Order: sequence, then C-alpha cells, then structure tokens
Amino acid sequence: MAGRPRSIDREKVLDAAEAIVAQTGAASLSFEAVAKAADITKSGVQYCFGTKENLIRSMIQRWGESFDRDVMERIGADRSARSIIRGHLEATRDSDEAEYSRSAVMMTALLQRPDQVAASREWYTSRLSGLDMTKKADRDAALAFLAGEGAFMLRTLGLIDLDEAQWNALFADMLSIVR
Amino acid sequence: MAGRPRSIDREKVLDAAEAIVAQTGAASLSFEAVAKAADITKSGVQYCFGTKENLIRSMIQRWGESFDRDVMERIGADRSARSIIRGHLEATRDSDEAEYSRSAVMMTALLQRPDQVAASREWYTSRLSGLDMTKKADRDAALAFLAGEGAFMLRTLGLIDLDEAQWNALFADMLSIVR
DNA sequence: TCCATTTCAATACGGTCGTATTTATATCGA
DNA sequence: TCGATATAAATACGACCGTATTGAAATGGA
Repeated sequence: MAGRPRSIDREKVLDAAEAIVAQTGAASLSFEAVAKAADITKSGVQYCFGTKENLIRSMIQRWGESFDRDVMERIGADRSARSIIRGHLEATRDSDEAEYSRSAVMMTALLQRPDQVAASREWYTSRLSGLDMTKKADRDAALAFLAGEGAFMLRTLGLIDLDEAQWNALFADMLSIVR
Repeated sequence: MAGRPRSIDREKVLDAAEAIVAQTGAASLSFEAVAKAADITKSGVQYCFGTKENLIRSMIQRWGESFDRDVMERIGADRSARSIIRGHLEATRDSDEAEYSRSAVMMTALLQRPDQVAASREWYTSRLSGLDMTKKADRDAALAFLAGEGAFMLRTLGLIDLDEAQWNALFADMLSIVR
C-alpha cells in the first residue's frame, strides 16, 4: 500500500538545520526556522523527524558518520589508536569554512539537556580509549589530539583568530607528534 | 534620597544562574528559573539585571575577571606570553568540579547570538597574541595552550573521561612544554 | 472507480519566555 | 509626619515554541 510519494529531502532539511545553527546560533533552531530555510512547512519537518530531539539526534548521527568516513579514508589498514588520531587531526585540519557543521551540531546538542551528548560521548571517548596514559608516547598522542580539538573548537566558535598559515603550522606540529 | 535598601545579592543571583546552566543546560536559563534558584522573584532578577542579555554579560564578565585574578596570582612579575599561558594552564588544571562555571558561562554565551562572544573573544585572543607563530618554541606554547583548552572543554562537556591521574599527567606534560 | 494508505499542509492549543506596567514596601530628608 | 525615592513584588501582555489534531493531496491495489 504505497501512498503519496515523498517530496521532502531529509538531507536538505538537515543541511538547513545546520546552517541555522552555524549562522544564527543554536537558540534559534526551531521547526519553523528549519522549515523556512528548507522551503517547506513546519508540519513537513515535524512529519519527517517527529520531535525536535529526534531532529537533533539525526544531525549528530549524520555528522558523526560523515566524519568517521573521512577519517577512515585517510588512514589505511592501520586502525591503531595513534593512526586514528592522525586521521582525525588531518580531517580536522582540512575542515573548510563551509564545514563548520561539526561545531554547529555540538552546540545544538549541548544546548539541550547536557545528557543529550551521550551519543557523541562514545564517539569522542573511543578516540582516546586505545591509549595507555601512563606511557609518555601515548600521552603525547593524546595531547596532540586535545590540541587539535581545542584549536578547532576555539576557532569555530570565533574565540581565537588563526590564519591559514598558523593553522597549518600548528597541525603540522601535532601530526609530527603522532607519527 | 535613599530608598528601600537592597535585599538581593547580585552575586548569589549569578551563582544561581551558573548552577542552572551547569546542571540543566543553557537552554533552561530563564529569569524564572534563576529567581526560583536564588529564592527571589522573577521581577527581582529583572530589576537587578534589566535584560537577559545583560545577565549573561554579567556572568561572562564576572567569570573572566575571576579567572584572570587566579592566573595573575599564579605567575609572578613575569607577564610574558609564555608565563601567562603557564598560569592559565595551572589554573585550568586546578579547576575543581564545582568550578565548572567557566564552561557553563561559555555555553550560555554561545547559545545566544554567536556574535555575543565578542567579549570573550578578546580574552582568548590575548592569550596567544604575544606569540610568534613562525617560531617553533612559541608554537609549542600555543599547542600546549590549545591542548589544555581542548581537554578542559571536552571534559566539562562530558565528552571524554579522564581520571585525576590522567588529567594531572597530561597537564604536567603541557606545563613542561611552556617552561 | 473507490478505498486504504502515505505524505504533507493547515490549524489549533497549552506552555513558557522576555519584558512592560502597575502596585507595594522600605528608607531618608524636609 | 510626609512626600520623594529606590527597591522589589504582582500582574499582564505579546510572541514564539513544540506538538497534537485535522484536513487535503497523491499514489497503488481491489
């Protein structure tokens, strides 16, 4: 029993939601705002995602999977902790202006109940789980990872100003640590 | 012409606001919630701070000044960029559980319009402004600073799990870089 | 063709929020 | 004591939000 064919592209809706958060802040993320940005109706958004919590969950999930694919493509067969961190750093380094969706998504999640970030928590924790923090070499890798995250967050949030040369130089330093 | 004496403690109101953000998220920060937590009325909060934007601005300002005092106490007469970063790292390292107000305040600001962070922007930028990023030694200091910020943010946001031994070991590494 | 079904739009509703307005309370100078 | 004034509470208002409900449009099978 197939009914009316789908005319709303979920991906486009998620794009619109990300754009709203990135441009006007997570506070202004609403069904109505997303609908207007995606050029559909508020009810259409609700029909596609049900609740706002589910919309946010979808945003997180899509971005996490996307970033993971990027990381895995960069590293080869070597799936060690240090290798994954290296891929993570490279992916972060190359994230262009338009791809600030990551921080946008994080902000959105954190805006809601703090425990909403549980999904991303596993994602982040896994990055460090393979390291033995009692060993200096592994701590160095963790330090490089944390520096990359700090640089990324502070820059995407507009809290520090790094031009491209500084950005690349810093990530080159981080990558030389994990290699 | 002195009128009715003040009975509301602004500091207590700010404490309540921080606690709300830290515990239930920035989304639930409202005059009414703050009033209830501070055991006064919604109108009292409004009278003290005028607008919500001003309340948030007050939160940011108070925390920034508090953290700066902490940093300046830790470093002596040496006000070089590296010395300030060292003090910053130490202050971050010693920030106890109860003093998660920093991330709480940041989240609150970022929740509003993104340009709301302009005040904090200057604060962060000044941390790196004294460094010459073309010199490896200065980049190392910047890297340590960024690692500290990354560790702090990810931990306060509940995205990574570091026990006290790991936390202290990482900050010891960072501090050894800037010294 | 007609009905079941899926998809989405229209509309409505209860709740909360920030703020404006009005009222009450407490102090000091005259 | 009596305004004038500063402080805070009470109340009200308009806007927006998330969601529930209802209705319309488009498909396929009987």
